[in-house]
Amino acid sequence: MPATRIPAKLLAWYDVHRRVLPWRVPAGRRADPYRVWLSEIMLQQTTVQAVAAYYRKFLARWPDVKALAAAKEDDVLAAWAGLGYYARARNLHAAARIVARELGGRFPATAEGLRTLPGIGGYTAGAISAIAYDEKQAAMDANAERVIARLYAVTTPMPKAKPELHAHAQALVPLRAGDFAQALMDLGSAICTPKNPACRNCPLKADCLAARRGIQEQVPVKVPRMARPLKRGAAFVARDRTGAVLLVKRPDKGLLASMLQPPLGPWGEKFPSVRAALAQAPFAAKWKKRIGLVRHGFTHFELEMEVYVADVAKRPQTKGKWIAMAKLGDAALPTVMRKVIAQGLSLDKSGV
DNA sequence: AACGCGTGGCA
DNA sequence: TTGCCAAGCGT
Repeated sequence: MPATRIPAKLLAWYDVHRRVLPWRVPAGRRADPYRVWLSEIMLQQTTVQAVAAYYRKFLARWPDVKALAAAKEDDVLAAWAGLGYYARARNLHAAARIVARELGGRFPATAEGLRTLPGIGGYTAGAISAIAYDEKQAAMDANAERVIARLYAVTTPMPKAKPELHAHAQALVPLRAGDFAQALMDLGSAICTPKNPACRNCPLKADCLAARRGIQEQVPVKVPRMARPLKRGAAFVARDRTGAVLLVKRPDKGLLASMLQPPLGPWGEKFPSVRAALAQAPFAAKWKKRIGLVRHGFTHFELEMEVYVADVAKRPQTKGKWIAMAKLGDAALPTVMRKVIAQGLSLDKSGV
């Protein structure tokens, strides 16, 4: 079976079916490396749907790498709040400063050079260099890996199969490297989906070994994930007379690094008793436990929190900052902490 | 080389 | 409701 026609078929399909996305330029136009970079960082493990609004917001506020480098890290984190994987925001800011201050405001033009910037790994380096500079690089995200694994019926389990898949893809990269990378992703997103792939509409059906053998749904081979453990704890929403809420900053490493939250107790197997919870509270007050709880799923564990609320006439001497209700929307609050505050204030999440 | 790291949409 | 999954990276 001649594999040489695969890129041509895929590109022909892409020219007709390519998605219009905020970070994509019309066919034949030169992409701005800053915009490609910004979009690719946001798109890491994140859906197009979720990214679009954040991308527009960032681009309007920080239109080039110099502007982003001049921003305060806390402002970048606040703008990123809700998008998840917050290390990306800190790496984004750090990389912007390196590009602006050490590289004269220009991104490296090769995958190898891009790879040295924080937050840019193998996939993102390949994607930026292909899309913005037309370097002949494969960009192996989960979509590309799935498409290639099926085309060649690679049954080696993931992630062991990654080098093999990359080699197959790299051998296919045509002159239009950027379009090829994006075409693989669009195909994986629209046709070659994880479940119920639309092989009937696939431009590569005749070339697909997995489809020929009827094993397309079993490829790529993945090992089942472990069940996520459940953790429980108490959260403390303190409110002053103006409605301002007490927030503290998380440590700069680990879960939700450098983000804001109401004071929390430690997480364990069980909820603390009311007596134990009061001992965890940031200060003594008439804490009242709200009915119900906040549930939130993280990548590797589930969290349930009971929310305690206190109204204080005078702000007690305690660690943290009191943030006015009107400013909560712009604060560096991750989604789980917005749920906690909403529960504490008995608000809809949209109110925070 | 596994594991830690968010969130929301979907079946 | 629950589990699965997404344009991965850093350590």
